Amino acid sequence: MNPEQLSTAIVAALTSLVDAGTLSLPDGVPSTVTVERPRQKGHGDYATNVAMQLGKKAGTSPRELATLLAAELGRAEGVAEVEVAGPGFLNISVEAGAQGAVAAQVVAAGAAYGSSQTLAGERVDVEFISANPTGPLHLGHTRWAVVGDAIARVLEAAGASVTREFYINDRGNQMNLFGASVEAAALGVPVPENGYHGGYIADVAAQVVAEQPGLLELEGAERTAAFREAGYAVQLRQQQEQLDRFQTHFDVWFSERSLHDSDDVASGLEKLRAQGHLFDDGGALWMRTTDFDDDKDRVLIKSDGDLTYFASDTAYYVNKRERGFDRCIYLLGADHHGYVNRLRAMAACAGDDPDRNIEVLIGQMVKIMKDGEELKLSKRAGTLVTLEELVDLIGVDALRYTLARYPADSPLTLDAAEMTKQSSDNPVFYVQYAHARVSSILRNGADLGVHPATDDFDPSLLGHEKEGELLRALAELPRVVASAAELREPHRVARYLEDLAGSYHRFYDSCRVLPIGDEEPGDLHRARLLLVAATRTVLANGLALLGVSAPERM
RNA sequence: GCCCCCGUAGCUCAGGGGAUAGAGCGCCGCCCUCCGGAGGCGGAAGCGUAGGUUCGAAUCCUACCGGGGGUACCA
Repeated sequence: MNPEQLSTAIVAALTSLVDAGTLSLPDGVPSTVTVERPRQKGHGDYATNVAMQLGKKAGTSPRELATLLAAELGRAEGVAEVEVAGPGFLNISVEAGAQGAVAAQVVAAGAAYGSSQTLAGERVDVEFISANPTGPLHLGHTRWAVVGDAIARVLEAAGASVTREFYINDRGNQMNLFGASVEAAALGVPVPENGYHGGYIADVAAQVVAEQPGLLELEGAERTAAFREAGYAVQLRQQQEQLDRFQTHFDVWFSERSLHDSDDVASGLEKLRAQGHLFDDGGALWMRTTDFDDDKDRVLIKSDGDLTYFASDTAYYVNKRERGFDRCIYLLGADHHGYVNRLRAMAACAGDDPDRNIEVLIGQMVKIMKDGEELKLSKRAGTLVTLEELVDLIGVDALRYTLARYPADSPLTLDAAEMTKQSSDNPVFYVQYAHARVSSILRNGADLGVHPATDDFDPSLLGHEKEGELLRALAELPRVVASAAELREPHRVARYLEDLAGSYHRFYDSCRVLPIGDEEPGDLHRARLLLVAATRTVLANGLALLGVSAPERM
């Protein structure tokens, strides 16, 4: 019996009370009720606060309603005991047989266990990282890579159709400065005053020259432009390779230039104009974002005729909507939070619903400490500490997992030594270790000829307290994934896995799974092995949602 | 000035209105004839302040105090 089934049983109990005339609910019986796992031992396997929520409406005291409901619910199949506690909680104990069935359900569902259809039919675009192609990806981008990708994964698990998108800011003055900087490095002359000074520029220049020595023969603006384009290609390729290595894969790499090369900008602005939110002032074209809660109106075309970055943003948004996305999610760094209102207002100006069609998530800054000092600058690249260096230092799994286990909107200070520690102090190893341990038992079982129970499985064999705890933990995954998707908070999956790993280790400590010595394998061994197999499925599925590997051996 | 985010244990952080606020580090202890001890069990220690809403507030609202970020016809 899982929480959903319990909720259904409670609703049924309420309905029969109403039908019998014992209870009156003017607003009707709710279709679902809250079922939670009490954190306190002795409060049953599950608890519900429904009596306190409905007490007032029913015109009775919460405790009175709880007592009525407890008697009714106690008759439901799979429910062992219902107690009224405190101000009107119902503490529910579930029969071992009803609970043990979860193990078989999990194994039967396999890789699909935990996924749902709660967001089925939604077409979602998740845009994240979106760095300028003028330098290596750094620590901030690393966090967005992990969180953005994990958000995409949980959304998919909830049934949404998801596109991961990287917007390449390949237009504008910074590209010219980048080109001039690469050119200068290639020629061995000082880089321009406000150009890019990082040491990586020399590497890019060297690679450009190696690939296209002919560029050095060019002159003037032609040469600068050639270096800009060649440097852009090198830098973008490098970002793509680093992200690939980091297990972060995009469906769409969207070039800002392409908006301008096509007529997307013109048609996007035309769409806004048709909605009546554009106006001219002082020779510039403006969007009246103040119609929708922005602090001030925004310029789209400057008085000198140049387009602003915001004009590209607008065209890009319209383009996404025209590609059929109902929901455009943006993951931005905290230094861009000033954009939130104007992006939402822009969506509203385009005639959309800013609460539905656009969603801007803000991620806070992250710091990494090493030996008591902040890891800030890269020694090699002469810029901020890069993704590449972080992967080299910490490893893909530990880096991804650690960044994924915190909500994106909390500022973070991490310690490199703790992230790489190979012991239970380190959550990523704690969870991966549980998976390895589980895999090991399944291997040993197979060697002994003991296999997880299947058809002949008697779920009531799993009646030990620690087995119940583990079963209830396994039953939580679908709810955890659904809420992680709904709230765009994949860290909930990581926290859940840590909890699950703990339940597993405690089960392992008190319940012997495999036969000892020449003991004959029995139904209990097979039942416990099924529970172990179910645990492996859940650990593996959860880690996959975070893009972290589930090793069979460590 | 205005706007946004954040103040939870000595430190780094969890906690979607629920019962006795959790975890790791650090500190003090306990448990290996047995499937991976890379494990388990216990102890000390905390919600910035003041109000409000609620049967019930770390959580929602207001004010204040403290920290960070943002407020371009830049990209």
